[in-house]
Amino acid sequence: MEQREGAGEAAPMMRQLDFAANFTAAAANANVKGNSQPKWLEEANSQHASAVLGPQSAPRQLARTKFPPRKMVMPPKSPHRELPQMAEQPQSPPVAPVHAPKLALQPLLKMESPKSREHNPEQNGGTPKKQKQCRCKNSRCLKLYCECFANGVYCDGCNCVNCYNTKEKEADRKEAIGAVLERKPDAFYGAEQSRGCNCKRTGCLKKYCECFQANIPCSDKCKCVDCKNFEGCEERKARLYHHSADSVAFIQQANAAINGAIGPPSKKKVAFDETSRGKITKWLPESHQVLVEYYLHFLLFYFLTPSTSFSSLLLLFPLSNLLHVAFMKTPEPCFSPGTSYLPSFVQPSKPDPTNLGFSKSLYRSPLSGILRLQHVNDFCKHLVEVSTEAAKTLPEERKMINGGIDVNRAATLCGHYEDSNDHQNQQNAVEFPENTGNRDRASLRESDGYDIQNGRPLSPGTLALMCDERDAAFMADNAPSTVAESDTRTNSESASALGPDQLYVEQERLVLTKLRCFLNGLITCGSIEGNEFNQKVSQWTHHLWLQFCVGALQKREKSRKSPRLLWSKCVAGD
DNA sequence: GAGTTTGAAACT
DNA sequence: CAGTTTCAAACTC
Repeated sequence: MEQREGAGEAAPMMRQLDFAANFTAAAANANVKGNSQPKWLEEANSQHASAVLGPQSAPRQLARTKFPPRKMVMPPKSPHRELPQMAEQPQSPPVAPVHAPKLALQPLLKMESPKSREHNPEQNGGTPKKQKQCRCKNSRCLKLYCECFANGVYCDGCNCVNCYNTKEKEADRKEAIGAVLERKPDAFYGAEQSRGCNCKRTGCLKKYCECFQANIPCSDKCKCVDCKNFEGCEERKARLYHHSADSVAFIQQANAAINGAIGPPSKKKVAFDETSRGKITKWLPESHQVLVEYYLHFLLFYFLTPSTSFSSLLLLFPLSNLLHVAFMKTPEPCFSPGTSYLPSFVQPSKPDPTNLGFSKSLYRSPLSGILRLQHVNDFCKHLVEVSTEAAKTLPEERKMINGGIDVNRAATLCGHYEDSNDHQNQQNAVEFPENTGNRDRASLRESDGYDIQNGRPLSPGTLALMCDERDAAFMADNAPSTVAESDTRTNSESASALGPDQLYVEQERLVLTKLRCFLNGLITCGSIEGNEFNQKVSQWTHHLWLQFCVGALQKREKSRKSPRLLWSKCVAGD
């Protein structure tokens, strides 16, 4: 509408209240929780305090808004809503010299808001993505009803009417902001953590629910009725999965693939994003793509959904299956897909649960002659190791920073990351299969549920037990030394005291780094050979990684809490 | 795309 | 603070 800024490409991305400029200072100052308010908020308040409360041409509704003397009540929170990691990452340097953590963490210092990214169609891994457009009619986009306003961005290309949430109407905006802050000092940040929802009819499993929409379980602060938005609720998992995949069509497609509804692989490309990837994907059989997409998203779901326990079991199965589907001769996954290994909500509802939609005779990965079962297995368990170690190390690090001084132990844990050759090892695993997993193979295999003798996985039950054990140990390790709480919500809260966001970010980053190394190895592998077949392999691998990153970015955008710069770094570093 | 439902925000 | 109204998004058809 009238909101378009002409002043350069950065202009539309600029957040109201000079967020971008001031957040640097805010981040720099935000050393501890309960830090003072961000500068942009101070500015807003001071603007508000000095605002001329004139008769203005404001329509009736705005005129009704009261502007009493500003109270200097500062919300005792860090600005999670804006950039969850901004306030925390800088002051918590990784204790463990993990692989390239600083590379990945540094971009977090750049000022970029979730919304500003959405404004920029060139980001998101090249997939254009529009900012969500409001359609306000009566609020002039100066109430929290307006999503743009509530998120601290100018309306840009919205379908709103009589919009005042623009740079041109800055004075009005700031007045409105002041009014909002007066009523709700935390209105512009940390909202989803400070308030609870009040849902009555939706079971907190629809986007009406703020908690659900923010991808966080309901808490004690909520006053909801019949809440199903809690850890461990199957219904929630199902809803979250749908929510995060952000596409019913995608789910249906994936399910169709699983159910065998797609039929023989065709050379048709699948319409995920025709613009940027068509060239790469056109030769891929459709059903393969669907499956790969499916598993990538499935995997992402577990990567990105905050949960108290980062289950290595849940990570291992989909990842292993993904890699098998993507790279191995199928069907020979180490975990039989479609069976009870998959959570019920992604299992095929009807037909033969073991039929994944690709025919044994039809499906053959381009890499089927290159990769071997053992490589994928080793790689999967290695990722699980990385993730588990990160899960252990980060809380330790936090304890140290918080004054619990168990330095020796932390140093010991750090040692796990000192294998700076992992990257190379990983590539060797691809290029020189015989070298794979030389170190501690026996112990690793045992701990990760592989039968050393025949290279096959242990039974699911055994594996599950082992993984549960590991997770339980992890939780016990990191729980406050008081009581082992049984309530999932309470657990969730105690975990959040240790900074689960950061924990998952770090886990995620490590695992993704490994995954990328692996894929890069494949790309290199294909490139070196130079023939058409291997070039396709290389392309496919590259495509896979792109898809992975793009999917991650898209999901990130959906979850306001989640850090997104990591992903852009992943893509950029590709 | 229109109409309905929903729950937060705004208001009394 | 409770109750009501307004609002815009989510959802359904």
